[in-house]
Amino acid sequence: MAEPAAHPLSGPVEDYLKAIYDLERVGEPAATNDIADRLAISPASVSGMVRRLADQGLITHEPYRGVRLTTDGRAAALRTLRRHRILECYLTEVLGYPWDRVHDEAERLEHAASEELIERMAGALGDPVHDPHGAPIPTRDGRVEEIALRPLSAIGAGERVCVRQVGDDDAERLRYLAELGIRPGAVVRILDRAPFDGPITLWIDAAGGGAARAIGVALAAEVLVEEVLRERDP
Amino acid sequence: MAEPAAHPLSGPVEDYLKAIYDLERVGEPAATNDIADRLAISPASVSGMVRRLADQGLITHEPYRGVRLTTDGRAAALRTLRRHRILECYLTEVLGYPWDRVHDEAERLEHAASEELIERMAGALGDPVHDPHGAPIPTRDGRVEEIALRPLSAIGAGERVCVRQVGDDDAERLRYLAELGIRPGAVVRILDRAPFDGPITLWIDAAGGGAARAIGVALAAEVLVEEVLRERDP
DNA sequence: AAATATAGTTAGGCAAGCCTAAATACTTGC
DNA sequence: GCAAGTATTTAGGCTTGCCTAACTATATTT
Repeated sequence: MAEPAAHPLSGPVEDYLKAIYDLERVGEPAATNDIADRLAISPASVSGMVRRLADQGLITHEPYRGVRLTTDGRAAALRTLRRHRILECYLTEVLGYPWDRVHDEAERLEHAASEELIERMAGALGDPVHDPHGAPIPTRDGRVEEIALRPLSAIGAGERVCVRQVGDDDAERLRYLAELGIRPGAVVRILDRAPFDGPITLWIDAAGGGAARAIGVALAAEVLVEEVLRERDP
Repeated sequence: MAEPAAHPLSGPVEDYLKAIYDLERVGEPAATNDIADRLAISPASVSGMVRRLADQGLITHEPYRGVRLTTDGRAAALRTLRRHRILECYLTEVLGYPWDRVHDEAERLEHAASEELIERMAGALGDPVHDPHGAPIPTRDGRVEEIALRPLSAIGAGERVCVRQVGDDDAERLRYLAELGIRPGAVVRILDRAPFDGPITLWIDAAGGGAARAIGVALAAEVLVEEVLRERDP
């Protein structure tokens, strides 16, 4: 188990495994409809593919219950994820891609790049551990950092947090976050939370002092943060 | 015509166009069987694909006569070739790939890499004009250097030539050529040609003086050279 | 000019991945 | 406990690209 697969997996198969990996991370088995939404294909198509993945031993499927990765499936998903994230690092750090355009490029290259290419890129970068959006990069042997991060949308007023990761699947959102100064490493204080899921007002530390900005809950849910020891409040 | 194709071409289609481009360069239209050999698929499959490429206006097909690229088809082939060769340059020069392993990697990446990626790589390299095997890189606007090179197998004894390009599609052959010191830029003198397509004995100039080696005609046919003005014979 | 060899094409099939429409299984509200 | 709604699966179809086997066209030989 967990070997580099004699018969390499197709692009679509790798995409399914990545999607299932991600959906399953919340604990529950991945639902057919959720997989379909994420991959933008019909639920019927997912049913078909699920059967084949189960036949190949990459997932287990309890009809009407959902889908879980097997050890093999998880290993394959993590290999793809490593490729994707190393590529994102390389594209931004070496080739100067803006962070809102690396995702799509990496999405295509990850299915074509050999292990050798990925490891050469990783080497050139000094084996990075996070991609440009803060997501942890699985190691060669399939380990991933699993720190419990909280979405910014779950933080109460008054708290001070450090941004660790942002959702990378929407280029426009990334551009807006960059404009706000919300990127991994940024320190943010929640100044106010309007009731009924209203806007969240933040103080965003920046080089030249910082700024107060308000964002919606949906956006805040895509920003994962970590509590930070408050040294001194200004 | 010659635009970046609204509907991007599939990997297999790009491979067909590249193969046809290459076969057609000798003047004659590309034959079904030759395309099949080059892509390692059955002639029947080629017949099928040829129909579709013709329907799409990428080639013209005279049954039993062969196939020619249209302007659109040629432009698409040159775009793919540019990708392939820029990738080969980048892999060797920036990521340290040995020259016998770049071909296969580039072969897969060329179908996934965006125009943006290729141009960023080309920029990082200072817009190279030849790939690591000496093949000319088509420009962005689809022009290719067309210098008439002669195969080393066609050079007579006594002549002194400069290696310009070597066939890149066989890794083992490339390793052997590297071992011999036969690479683009190398200067070679034909010392002797045995009759009946026998071995060709060469003097290969090298840093520390050079060496005499004998190679077969089949190998020499894969080495393209240019006459070089003889300054002084040693 | 006929016979043979070679090249090319057609016929019929298959797997991967997708689709829509229709049927079925769970879930939930009343 | 049943009806309505939602989630899932099945049925049937399509395209891309490949295959083998069988047929046809062209070229070569005698």
